[in-house]
Parts: sequence; C-alpha cells; structure tokens
Amino acid sequence: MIELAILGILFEDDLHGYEVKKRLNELFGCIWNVSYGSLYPALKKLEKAGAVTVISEGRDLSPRTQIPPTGSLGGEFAVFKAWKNATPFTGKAKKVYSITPRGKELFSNLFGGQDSEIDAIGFYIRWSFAQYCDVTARVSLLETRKEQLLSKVSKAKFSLDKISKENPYSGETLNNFIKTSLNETSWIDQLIQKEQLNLPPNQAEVELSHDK
Amino acid sequence: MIELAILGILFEDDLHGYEVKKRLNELFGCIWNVSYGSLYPALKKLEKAGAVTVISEGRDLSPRTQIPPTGSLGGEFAVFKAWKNATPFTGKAKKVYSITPRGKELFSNLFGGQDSEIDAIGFYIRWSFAQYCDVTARVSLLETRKEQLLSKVSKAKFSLDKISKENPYSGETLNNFIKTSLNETSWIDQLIQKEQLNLPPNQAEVELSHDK
DNA sequence: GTCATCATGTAAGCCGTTACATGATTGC
DNA sequence: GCAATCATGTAACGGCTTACATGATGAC
Repeated sequence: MIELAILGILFEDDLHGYEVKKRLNELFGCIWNVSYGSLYPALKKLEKAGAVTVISEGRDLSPRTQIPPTGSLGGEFAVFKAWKNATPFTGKAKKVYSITPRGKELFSNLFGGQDSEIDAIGFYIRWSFAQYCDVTARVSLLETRKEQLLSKVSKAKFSLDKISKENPYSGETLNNFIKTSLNETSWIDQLIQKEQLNLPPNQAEVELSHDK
Repeated sequence: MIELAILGILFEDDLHGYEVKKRLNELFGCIWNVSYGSLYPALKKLEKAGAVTVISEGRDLSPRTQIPPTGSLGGEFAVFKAWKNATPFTGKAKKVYSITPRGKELFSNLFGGQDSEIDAIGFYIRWSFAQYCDVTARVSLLETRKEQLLSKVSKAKFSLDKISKENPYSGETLNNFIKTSLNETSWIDQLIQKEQLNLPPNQAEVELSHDK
C-alpha cells in the first residue's frame, strides 16, 4: 500500500522522503497516515528493487550539479560522484528520489492489485492516482471494487436475516452499512460511465451519450 | 477489538470458541473477519483476566453436571472436577465460555475506547453491541464518532484546496469521501436524537418531540 | 471405516506503529 | 548560540493472518 502511494506521489515530482510523507499526509490525511517507520524502509526497498533512484544526496548541491538542458544523466552522476568524494560525509543527508520506468511498471502492477486486497482505503489511494494508468486499468479497478461492495452488501443482508429481531442495534448498523455501500456503488457506476466515454467506440457509448 | 467483540457476543449466549467465531463472522462478515489465530489467544487472555469463565469442558457432560436450580457454583465445580479426574483427558475438548461480571465491566471500558482508536470498523462493532451499555455511553460513543468524522471532513477540505487542479482523480476521491462522511454524520445525528428520548428530561427533549 | 466438519490450539511471519537516536538547517 | 523544524534512519513491539498440527464427532 505504502509503496503504491510513494510511487504515485513520485509521478508528480521528485521528492525526498520527508516531503513524500508530508505530501501523502496532506493528500490522504483524512483517511490514512504514513509514519517514518514505514516510509523509509519502503523507500529503501523500492530503491533496491530499482523502482526509484536517488537523484541527489547531500546538503549543498551547487547549480553545477543540475542537469544541463542537453546533458546526459551519466554526466550528472559523475559530477555528483566527484562532489560526494570531495566532501567527506558524516551524517544525515537529503536524498531526493525519482521514479524509474521500472517503478512505473511496478506502480501498474500494484494498482491492479493481483491479490485483490483492495479495501476501502486501498481503493481511495488507487483512485487518487488513477490518472497515472490507462483507461482499461481504471475501469477494471472500478469493476473490482463494485463487485466487492455488492458482495459485502449481500453478506450484510444475509446477516440481517439472522439477527435483527433480538438486537436492534446490530440491525441498524447493518442497514446503514448496506445503504452506505450502495451509495458508493452508484458513485462507482457514475465513474465507470465517465471512463467509458474514453474507451474505443466498440463499447456501449451510443446509449450513454444520448442518455446524458 | 476482538476482545470487545467476544465479550459482546457472550452477552447473548454462552458459547465455545468455534461458535464465537462463527457468530462473529455471521454478524460482521461484511466488514470484518475473525481468524482462529487471534480468537483463541484472545479467549485465553480474557480467561486469565477473569472476564470469562469456562463453564463446561469436554465432549460428554452428563446431566448431573448441570447446575441444580438451587445449586451452588462451588458444588458444580466439584462435580466437574471429579468427572475430569475420572475421565483421563487426551486431546481437544469443547470449552464453553461465559461472561463474568468483571467481563461486563471490561466490556464497558473497551466500549468507551479511552484511547480513541475508534475507526469505522470499531464503531460498527461497538454500535452493534450498544444495547449492552447504558444510554450515556451510547450517546458518548456517537458524539465521539461524529467529531471524528467532522474532523476528517475538514482535513479533506483542506486537502482539496491543495490538489484539485492538477489531479482530477484525487479531487473526485476527496469529494466522495466528504459526501460519504457527511451522510454518516447525519445518520449519527438521527441516532443521537433517538437516544436522547431515553435520557432524563433535563435534556433538550421538548424541542425534539415536537420537531418530530 | 472413512470423510467432512467440528473444535482447539501454536508458530512463523508480515506489516505497521511508537519511540528512540542522530544530525542539518534556518530564523531569531 | 539556541530553539524549532527539517531530515533520515533503527529497534522494539503489537496485533493479526496464514499455515500448520492435532484430535473429536457424526453421517453414510
């Protein structure tokens, strides 16, 4: 989950860890909070996997280390290496991370969520970064989530049959759960319709366009 | 969380572990699932804490081990002990648990949730068992949850200000989150009103009663 | 007598949090 | 120079899940 979010946020900007956390909490603070204890290990893991690279490290990167408009990455790396050797390094340094092509691939895989461990929070986070994948992946995510919600609704209805009499509070709770889930389902339906306007015309677009 | 749920389900019936799980999954299956790996250790912990007692153990409790209408618990225990010693015990036995007064106390404490770690699921579970605590605790839970929701909504609005332009999907997500949370808030308002009809008349009941 | 299901438990491991430890930078 | 905050990391711990291991019971 956190890896997906990190990659998603790095699509927008190259950032160092501290700011990744700040941005994620800014974006998702209402539903989710990242802690350092999970952020830094995750960054390390992503770096090891080649999904992100450190593009600058240290406290005083002078302008000459910027990428020249026509410059090669290899050249920049050499300058950086030279600086690093010249400046004996003691403690904590600001490490700016950048997403790699491999990272974008990983993002797509995580977005698809092969293990189908996509809970409410997982869905929100994925949808927030939905612009970084293609239409089919988006629609697929929406369908998956919709199915999940409906399956939970039917479970809840099943529960209702069993308990509502003796315990009014649990019935109330289940009914609210059902109502909430159906609301979310209809929201998702709208999103699916919106997305399908972007799909090739062999989809049922005709219907939709004069429906609207 | 699981301890609260176990105690809640034991309010209704004396049950053995396997059936506690079955009932909890029946009741909460749509939002929550208990696994054996957390159930049995939790039962053990509750037993150690004196919150539940094993009232029967073994596969063949004959009628004589039932509590006589006027019988003392001590007497029953002695019979049970005798049976246990007489029947060399090899393997797995069905252990029926019962909630104790201390368990009911613990339930109240957990219901209050002093650490305020009451997330959506925690709230649903608590509310499902709300009939086993008093009106004030119920109202207090509702108020807490409402505050939490509103605080999250204001966080979400804050986030909206920062991101909506460059990322339409995250804006969409946040808006849906806000809508959902406000729906839930108004549901909770209704519950609070309902509960306040049960409160002593020094509450603002007059207003409510002719409002309805 | 054997298969499914009932029933209890343990162990390994994942994932995440809290708390801790350290150092750099900036504003006053 | 000192406090606040920026910045990176580690270690301990907690809660829960999965998988494993074992045995009892009942239906056929």
